[in-house]
Amino acid sequence: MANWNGAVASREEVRELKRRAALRVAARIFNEKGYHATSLDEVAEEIGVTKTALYYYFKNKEQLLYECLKLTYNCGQTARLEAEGFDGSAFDKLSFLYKRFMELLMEERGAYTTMANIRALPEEAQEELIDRRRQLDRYSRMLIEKAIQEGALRPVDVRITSNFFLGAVNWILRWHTEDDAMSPEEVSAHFLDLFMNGIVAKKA
Amino acid sequence: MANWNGAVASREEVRELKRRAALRVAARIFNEKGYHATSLDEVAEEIGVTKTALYYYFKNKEQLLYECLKLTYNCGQTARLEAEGFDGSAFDKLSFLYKRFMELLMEERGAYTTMANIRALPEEAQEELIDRRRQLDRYSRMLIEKAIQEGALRPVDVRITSNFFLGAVNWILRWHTEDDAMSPEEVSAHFLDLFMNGIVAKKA
DNA sequence: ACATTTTTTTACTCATGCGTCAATAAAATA
DNA sequence: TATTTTATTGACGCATGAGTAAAAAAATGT
Repeated sequence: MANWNGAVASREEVRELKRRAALRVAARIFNEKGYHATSLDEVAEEIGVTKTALYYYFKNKEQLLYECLKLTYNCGQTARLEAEGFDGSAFDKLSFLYKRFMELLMEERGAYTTMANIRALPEEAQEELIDRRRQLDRYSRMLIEKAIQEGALRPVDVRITSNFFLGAVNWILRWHTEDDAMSPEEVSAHFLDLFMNGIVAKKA
Repeated sequence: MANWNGAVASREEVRELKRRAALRVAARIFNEKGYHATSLDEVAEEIGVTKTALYYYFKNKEQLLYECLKLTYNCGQTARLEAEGFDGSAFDKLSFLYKRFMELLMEERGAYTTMANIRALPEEAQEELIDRRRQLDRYSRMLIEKAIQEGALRPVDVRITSNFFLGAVNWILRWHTEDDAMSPEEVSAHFLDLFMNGIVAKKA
């Protein structure tokens, strides 16, 4: 197809689109069956090509997993960076951070951050991802502490609280499907409400 | 060793002890590296025997995983059965159910209930486990609804709420280690408090 | 149309790891 | 001590699936 620029995707653009499509398919199957149980032949067939074609786009299976995981980790990083540039109290930032993180996770639908997935990567990549997770965790805990000092939150155990909520959040991808009755925005709003206010009825 | 009964473990007892020990080791490694990435040679070596010895105790690798998963699923079932026989309001039962479930999970330390793990099993076993999970979920949702009617809980979305908490609970095994500073009882009490009361400071 | 570059395929190699079988070691029993 | 039962091992067959090399096909440019 001719391309007097802008009208039709260029070669590079097509390549990039195909890559991204492959990533999405791979992430979905990895999540369904697990990385190790998924053969590249399966991923390729689902896409409609041969296994070898994948090697034209990805160095190897590890790299494919790595990029699927990055889809997920980038959600946390993006949310964190946006929250850092968000104007408001620690409580406001915390609310924003979590809400944004959840929304991005449901939109991106990358690979689960399981031990199995992470341990499947070479040392170097493992450390990079673990470090990124740690940054998110640190930031989240810092905000909780600050919000407690502000008096917005009651004095909860920070470690437990952070683990509590991150667990609930990570689990979302297990039950929330792309065509779920509830939109990412609705789910994240609900979750934030539950996290902040709990479920017991307010007295009087 | 002689055994004038009661003093020393009988043959059957020794066999059962060895089986259980093997299960624990297998569950730990499965959780660390993922079922598919774990070879039976590894599990056997960790125990201090040869792969073939495992086949004396377990039919095959699938069976080993199945029993590791049962360790986890039994926690839910046990908690549910105990809660059903618990005297009190729906709110009390719900509190008990979750608290007991968490404690049992941390004590048993079975295999994670991941898609990858479940899908690795033969259809029949898959359905059994999924059905069990459904029963727990149904019971938990029913209690929430009842507690709302009782006026103990505010009118939250039951599906979201159930998923919220079960996610947080399932995640526990990821960060809570056997030698954690916090005991299973402490963790589950904290979690229940967070779930019920949220984290925002009560006004005045 | 022809040449060139990009993309995909076919046909392989090779390592890993499950499961088996026959042989051995250890333990219980006589 | 001899015999039988229980427990474990070593050596192998075999399937699966990652990764490669060379050829074919498709797209692009001249």
